Amino acid sequence: MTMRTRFAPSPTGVLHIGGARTALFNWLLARRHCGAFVLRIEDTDTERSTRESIDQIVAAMSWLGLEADEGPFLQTDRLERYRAVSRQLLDSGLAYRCYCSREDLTAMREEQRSRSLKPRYDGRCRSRTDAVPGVDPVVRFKTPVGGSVRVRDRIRGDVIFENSELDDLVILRSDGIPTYNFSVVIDDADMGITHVVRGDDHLNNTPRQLNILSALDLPVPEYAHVPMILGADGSRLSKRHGAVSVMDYREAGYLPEAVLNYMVRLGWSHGDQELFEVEEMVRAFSLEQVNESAASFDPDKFLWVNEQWLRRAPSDRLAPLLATFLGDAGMEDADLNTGPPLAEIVDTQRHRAKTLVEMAEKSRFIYTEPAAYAPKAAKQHLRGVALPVLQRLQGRLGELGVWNVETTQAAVESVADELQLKMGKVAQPLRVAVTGEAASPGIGQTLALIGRAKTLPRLARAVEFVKARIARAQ
RNA sequence: GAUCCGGUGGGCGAAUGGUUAAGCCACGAGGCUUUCAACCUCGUAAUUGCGGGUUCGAAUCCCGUCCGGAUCUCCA
Repeated sequence: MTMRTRFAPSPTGVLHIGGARTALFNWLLARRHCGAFVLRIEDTDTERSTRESIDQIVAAMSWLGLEADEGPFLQTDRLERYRAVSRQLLDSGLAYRCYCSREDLTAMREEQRSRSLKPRYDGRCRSRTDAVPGVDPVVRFKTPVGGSVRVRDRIRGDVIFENSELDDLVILRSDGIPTYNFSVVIDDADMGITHVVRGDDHLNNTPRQLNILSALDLPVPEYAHVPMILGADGSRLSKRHGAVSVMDYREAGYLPEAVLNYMVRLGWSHGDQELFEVEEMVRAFSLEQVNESAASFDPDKFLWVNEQWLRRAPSDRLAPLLATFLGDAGMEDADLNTGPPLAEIVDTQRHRAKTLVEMAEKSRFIYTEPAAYAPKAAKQHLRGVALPVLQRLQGRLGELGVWNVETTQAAVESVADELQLKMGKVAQPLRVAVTGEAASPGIGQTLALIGRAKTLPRLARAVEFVKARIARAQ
């Protein structure tokens, strides 16, 4: 039988890291076993589900490259099917109508809680035969009274639940919309899902689903409940731990392969390998190696992984991406067109940035003259002693025939030589003069990227700056 | 409160019951160097939550206990 996996998010928000990892695991399994990966939208919570969320989830998955082989299927398109199964259960006496009001149920739970009991429906409508006029009933599933249910989990092993711990859950609400535990079972069966891989917050739901499955005489899929992802403080990952939305990471300058790589290593490992290409993940992934314990999300390591993939990505792929981030940083198209080839910027900056946002930030100087010198850098390097150095550089660079990394580098070195100064005394004033900062790529690379046309005026301006400073000091 | 799941350095995590408990991130020191990075070397950091037991030998098996998380909705 071919493997069929699925990702079944509820469209009540954006795709976050935890959900994306679940999707990834399912996708990986399907790819590895030449099966199918199904996307199903669990939108039975009509209050909170939105079309916008569906679009965002699909877009995020597409950005990550986790394309579904089938779907997206919407549960709200299948309401008739759930109602039919519900009727079937009702007819065969495996479910019943419950007329209890929400107030009654709340009161019952509070009463149970006050006695330190687990709040559960007591089954008071189980044997009711008469309808209550004016009340739209819900349909409850008759959970077996005795015995136990064994969940065979590929990650957790066997987990036994006593039926006495379970109650008669609602499968169809009074408005005819199914509840999660019901629709999920029917859908997985109808869609031929063979492997259910989901967050372990669903482990407790599984015995209920197994009972429904067995009442319907439906085949049982394999289950694998993966550990959750926690924030640094050990609590469930949420917004206050920083970005959790997959698309936020795109905006923050992360590469999709880095997101995938970081996610796959959260709760899963393969020897001591840290970096995985997608194809490697597909080959190496297996449920047996998935951890049982929850993992904390570590932004620092995520950054490192992104840096690694930034370094490995081909320049011509990064170039257009860098262009959009430069645009976000305020560069005009005209700037980009008249500047150096983007692939060159990528190649000199890729070891200096952990994200594309950082790469763009660190490349501003190529396009725009520093509005003001960084105070500390100017104080240290644009001093009186730098005047003859800058003037000599002005002359030497001005007469340069060919302007590239090597020639500008050689020019700077020759000036240092002639003045019998260390490179630091020459390159640093120059660097501050043309970038406004004390840190930038190698001086030759810096000058080559800025270009002759922009370097010389900036240098002239720095000379004036130093002169003015000397004048002030006298 | 009940049930279920988990617990190995700060984080991710490795380790058929068998040397001195891998590796990566972060952190610290040094090297390289025109700056920032990158890179190289070294280092700090764990009586494997705790307590018992089984065993020649326990991170690993058993019992207890503590802590954390999940679930207990006409949410998913």
